[in-house]
Amino acid sequence: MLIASWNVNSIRSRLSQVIEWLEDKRPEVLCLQETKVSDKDFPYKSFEDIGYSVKMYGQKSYNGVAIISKDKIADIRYGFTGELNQLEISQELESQKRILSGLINGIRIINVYVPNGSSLNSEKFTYKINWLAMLNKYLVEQAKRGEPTCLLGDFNIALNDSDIYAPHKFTGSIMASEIERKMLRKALGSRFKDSFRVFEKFSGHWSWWDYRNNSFELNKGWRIDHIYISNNLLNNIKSSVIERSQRENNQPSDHVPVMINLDLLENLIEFEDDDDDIFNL
DNA sequence: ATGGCAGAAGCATTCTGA
Repeated sequence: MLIASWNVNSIRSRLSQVIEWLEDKRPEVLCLQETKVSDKDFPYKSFEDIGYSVKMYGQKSYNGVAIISKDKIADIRYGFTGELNQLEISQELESQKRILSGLINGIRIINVYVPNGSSLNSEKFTYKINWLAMLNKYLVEQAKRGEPTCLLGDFNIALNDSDIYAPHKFTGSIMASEIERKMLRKALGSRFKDSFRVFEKFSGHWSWWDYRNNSFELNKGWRIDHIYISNNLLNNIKSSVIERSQRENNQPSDHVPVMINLDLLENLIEFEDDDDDIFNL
């Protein structure tokens, strides 16, 4: 089962590239971020025409996430309120469409677009921290169901220095600061593994290159698009890749797709266990 | 300290992102 994530920076601008990539790789699931379109204007027919169904949680111009799937998407949860009591979530946090989850082939897919935060002294940074605190609550609540889980998307955080082309240049700055890393690590708890780091220990692998300053040509990138798998899927993961060549497209997104291969034939029985196993790992 | 590049909205230029 191939599961992918791609910040497309406007699905309408990127539509032909995304469709072409889907037809080439045929993943079971593709999570999109920054669709930048209201639900009614989402180009859902282009996906249905090639055998995918679409669940979207969008807004006009900004943000927006969508799950594209070959198989049925069940138990869809829109925003933080899809998982948490409405009373604990501010209107402000829920107004930006950044989180969408669904159950596909028994796997809980949680698609996130973490706020960028602009700079550490800005109001947007406060928003980012509040958003990550709510993500923590969300994941604690979601874990109670014991579902095998894939948490993926644009995290706008390089969790380690090895995820930045020149970490010394960005010590303490946005997407690299300790406070952001701490918030994300707390939200992940001990329940998730960064799938890419299961296979690759070294630096030099990026998922995003700034449009400016010839960053891609100079390979000045960051790895901020992540696929985390719950520990109970560790035996099933076969690969985790970054589709770097998509940055060579004409008018590319600044992000490229990332993708894992889960072999669900192995240890299927584990999924039928009660939820104790997630606490034992 | 700022802009650099790109997209949306909407028609000149501003806002936003990372």
